[in-house]
Amino acid sequence: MDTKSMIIDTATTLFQQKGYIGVGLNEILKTCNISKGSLYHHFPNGKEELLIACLKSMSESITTDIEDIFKRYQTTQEATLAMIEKLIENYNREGSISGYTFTSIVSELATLSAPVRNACSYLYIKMQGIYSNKLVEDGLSKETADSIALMMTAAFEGGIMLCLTQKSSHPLKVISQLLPKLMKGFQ
Amino acid sequence: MDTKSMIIDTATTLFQQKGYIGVGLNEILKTCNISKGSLYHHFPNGKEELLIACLKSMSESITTDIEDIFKRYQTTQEATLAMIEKLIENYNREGSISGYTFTSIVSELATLSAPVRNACSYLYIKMQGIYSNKLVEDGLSKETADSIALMMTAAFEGGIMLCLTQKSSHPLKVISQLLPKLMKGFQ
DNA sequence: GTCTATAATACGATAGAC
DNA sequence: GTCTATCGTATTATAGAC
Repeated sequence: MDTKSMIIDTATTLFQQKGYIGVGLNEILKTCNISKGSLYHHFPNGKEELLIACLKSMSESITTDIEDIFKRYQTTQEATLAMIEKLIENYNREGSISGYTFTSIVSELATLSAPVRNACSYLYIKMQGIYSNKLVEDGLSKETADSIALMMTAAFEGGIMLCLTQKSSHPLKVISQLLPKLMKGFQ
Repeated sequence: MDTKSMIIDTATTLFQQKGYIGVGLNEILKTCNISKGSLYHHFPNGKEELLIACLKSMSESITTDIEDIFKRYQTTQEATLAMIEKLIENYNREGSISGYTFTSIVSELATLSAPVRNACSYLYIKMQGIYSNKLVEDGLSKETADSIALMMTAAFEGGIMLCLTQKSSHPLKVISQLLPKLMKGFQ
């Protein structure tokens, strides 16, 4: 694998663990076993350019992951339950939820840096689109599907935050039980 | 007002705007027009001790604010709509949502610092309690009320995140339209 | 393309005078 | 209780050799 990709992969993991401001360039360089000159050769605009590359890489893996799940199951309800179950399994195994959200990485920057905010917005809209399309397949109108998909995106994001602060997967479990009832109300 | 309270108030505003790691001690000192020695006299353990004091102060103002709203309206549905409307008005006026959430302040620390995580957890549980009590008053069972209250807390938290990244109050509006339907499904 | 050396600055924290 | 001066140590970024 080329150096640039290796830097992105390593930095992504570190950013997920400690957040953007929580990880210094030196830590990234040490983990990658490269020098400062090499990093600035690949990312002339420094740390923020590297972050954007990491967010883009994460966006792709998260959305293809969710898309796969939503293709594998017939209804939104089944797919949603499977997705949350995967999140909970991930939480039980690793003790934290690192994928499926940017919040813990960039929330402190989201209000300051426009490129970062755009990367967040892009991911949320992409996720929402996957949910909405499936709900339309289920027979809901485009408008209703969009609303529920937005609610799902918000509930997941908030649910992950609750799990992280309470050190428990219980919030996501409760949400997975309630979301189907919300969908049924429209069918 | 005494110096200590003034420091807490000023630091709270700065943390809300730029996040914990985004605000340096020097910026706080300059805004307060005090010296380093004064700050460390009131907060011997430095920046993190100051943050905890700010979170505690915010917790109190947020929960009394929500409690007031929930006392003023008869049903959870009305109170919820009023609360979200207030959030949206606040967003339209100031262009951002600074109250009602810690996420944008401490999410990068929530996984690292136990005292910070506890402060977050405390606020979420307090909010959830307010919602749950009102839902029990509405006639729901304790168990159902707890579940819906958790869902509300998560949806608000996620909804705020969506509003901030998309620079729009639309997500919270949609959530305020959907939450009543979720409650009705149980009545 | 990668390295070393270095710059310039900001950080949190401490010591001691008043 | 507040001040000034200072200490280490981080930070991001750059220059120039190879």
